[in-house]
Amino acid sequence: MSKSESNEALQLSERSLYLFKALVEHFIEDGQPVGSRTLARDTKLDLSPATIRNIMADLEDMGLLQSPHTSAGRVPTVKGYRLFVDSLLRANNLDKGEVARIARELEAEINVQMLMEKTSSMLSDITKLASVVMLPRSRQGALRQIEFVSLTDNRVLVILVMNDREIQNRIIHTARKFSPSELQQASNYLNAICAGKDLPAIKTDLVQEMQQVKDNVNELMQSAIEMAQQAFSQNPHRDDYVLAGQTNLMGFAELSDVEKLKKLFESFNQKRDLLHLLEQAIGARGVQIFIGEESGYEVLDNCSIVTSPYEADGQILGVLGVIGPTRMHYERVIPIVDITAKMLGTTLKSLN
Amino acid sequence: MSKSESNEALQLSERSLYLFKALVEHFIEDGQPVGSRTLARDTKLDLSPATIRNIMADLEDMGLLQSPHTSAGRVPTVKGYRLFVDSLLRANNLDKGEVARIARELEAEINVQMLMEKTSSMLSDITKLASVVMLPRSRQGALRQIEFVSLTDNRVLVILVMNDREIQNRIIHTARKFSPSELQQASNYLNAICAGKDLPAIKTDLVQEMQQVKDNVNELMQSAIEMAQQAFSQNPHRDDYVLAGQTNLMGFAELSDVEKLKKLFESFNQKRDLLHLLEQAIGARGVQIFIGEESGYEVLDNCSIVTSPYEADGQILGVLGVIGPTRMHYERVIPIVDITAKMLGTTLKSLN
DNA sequence: GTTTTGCACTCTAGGGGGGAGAGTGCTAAA
DNA sequence: TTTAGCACTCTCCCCCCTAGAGTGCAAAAC
Repeated sequence: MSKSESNEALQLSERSLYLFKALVEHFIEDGQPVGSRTLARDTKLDLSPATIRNIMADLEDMGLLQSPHTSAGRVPTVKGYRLFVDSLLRANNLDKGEVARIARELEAEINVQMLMEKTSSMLSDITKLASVVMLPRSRQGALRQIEFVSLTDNRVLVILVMNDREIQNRIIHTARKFSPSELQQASNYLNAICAGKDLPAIKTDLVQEMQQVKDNVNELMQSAIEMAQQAFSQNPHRDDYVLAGQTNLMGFAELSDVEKLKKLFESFNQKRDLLHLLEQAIGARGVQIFIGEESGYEVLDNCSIVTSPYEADGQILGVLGVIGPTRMHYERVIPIVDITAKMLGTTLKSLN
Repeated sequence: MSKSESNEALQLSERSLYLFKALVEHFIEDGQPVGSRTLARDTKLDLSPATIRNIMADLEDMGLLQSPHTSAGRVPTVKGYRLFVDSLLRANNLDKGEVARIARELEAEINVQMLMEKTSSMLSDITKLASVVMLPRSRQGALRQIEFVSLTDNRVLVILVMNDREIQNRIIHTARKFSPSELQQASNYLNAICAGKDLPAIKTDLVQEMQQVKDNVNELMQSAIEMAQQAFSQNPHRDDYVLAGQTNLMGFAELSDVEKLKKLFESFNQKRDLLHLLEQAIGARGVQIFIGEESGYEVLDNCSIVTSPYEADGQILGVLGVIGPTRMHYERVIPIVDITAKMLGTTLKSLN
């Protein structure tokens, strides 16, 4: 794929590429098909419209451009955008002040959920597009503390304190009712075994512990271990995401059909399609871009998605991204998505 | 206000009212201005279009109807809708099966946040409109248990278990670092004082306790009380709401202007306007309806909002409502909002 | 060989005209 | 008081037409 693309780029003369790039940039800027006259006027090459027409015809033959109709200018195809994004784009540097501002705002958040929401809303504010941030797969970090609280009906609330700002609450059902002091003992006992270890380690340790405890016949300890196992087996695994800035998509001419926009928003709410897409992006090394129909979802026609996975300690935790019309300012959006993913990673790391 | 309206209703003949009602219902059904012919055909009164025209002219003089232009039919004004809603409406009974289904779904939710989200999404699903549910003012219910977990940097995580399904996490800063066993003692001590009481009671009790403790010079106990006071003083008081079904609003002809729709959605996200409106509704005894410009917010022109406060144990906790075009099926929406508010109240009560 | 000029051609956007249809208000008759 | 009759008004929609933008191609110019 990338080989054939670079071939394509090589086959084209410097001049053709320059022109192609100018055309795409022009189109991204104002959304109108670009004609030969405009291009002749706006480029530094001193060429007549006719010459440019010839070149554009070649580019069209290669599938990089197309014209909506005979007497309109030309517009990049998906393939054209792909070439533009992969080979011609020079990413803007971000304003350092802004980067610092983002970092500061992110660090001010006090829990994972709010951090994700903040990230998403900042991403959409800055890009003026819609943004999506996948919630991090639970870090499986070290357990700091475990607490039990007795509820009604033989139910017990288990509080897992994972790190400085993340607390998980789970409810389990027990065979009999336990008194507060029993629960206290149970949690003391478990904290002694578990504190500071990560969940996988705890799970294996608990199995071993179970063996040992079986011999000395302490019913409470057995129950405690069973309760812990029950709690740990409830893997929340919420495949979920936070959206923001959907309204930014309203008002792009190419998305002005209310019916289509409605379908797009509905698919956001339904989450299925977008999750599939994000799943694909989670494997990518860095920024990944789905242009138009490349995404494979009809509702996302005329849309591009720029994604980047975010990670902490070398472990990929999730993906975030920006959704906008195919005609978006990639040179701006790509570095923003990139840097935001990185900052989210480091902030997340500092949370633990 | 309501007096002048009932005057208005009295001034009108039975027949005029019947006709007016038929017109509004017809308009609500298909959104087109209603003409005299249509009305003559569809009502049981055996009147000629000309007669109906005379009556409609009267109704227009009274400000209940208006015509978009000379040769269109007529459309209810805000005042007309008001009369219709206040005096002419016979609320539909809801399907019992559906009511039961709603109740079942609500009761399945395990915490307040998810309950609110579920309520909102069900409300919008059933009405096919947008819905909003204000988060409940914190119930100030009985405290079941308090726990401390030490974090880094002299910070302590306070876990307040309020009831069966609601857990609040707060972070406080302490003067010095406390060991886990100290925190354990502190929580034991506080649980003995506080468990089972509601927050206001606890606050006064703590002040008293403080006095007593001062004499016997137990530093840890003093710290414990201070920590508790610090935690309780953090009133979350999040004036916030959950939205759902915004996409249902796209596709109503009267809201088809993308620009206006965008402004509407943005005001939803911004929350300010809608919160003001909900604040007004919180005082109302039961269902309250804002029709069109009555709301006082320009973005809500052509929209009506049907709200109802919800309560548990006689205490009003919040408001929920439905937002749609002025031309909505009030006779269906009103009872739905009403019953949903009641069910949310009882479900919330059962949570405690 | 490449670039440009000249020209015929195509397609869209937008304005104007005009008729059909819906609905009205008024007047006079029932 | 109700109805019939009628002239009138307004919108909607279809059609036509033109202006303008842009094209492709062939022949001339560089």
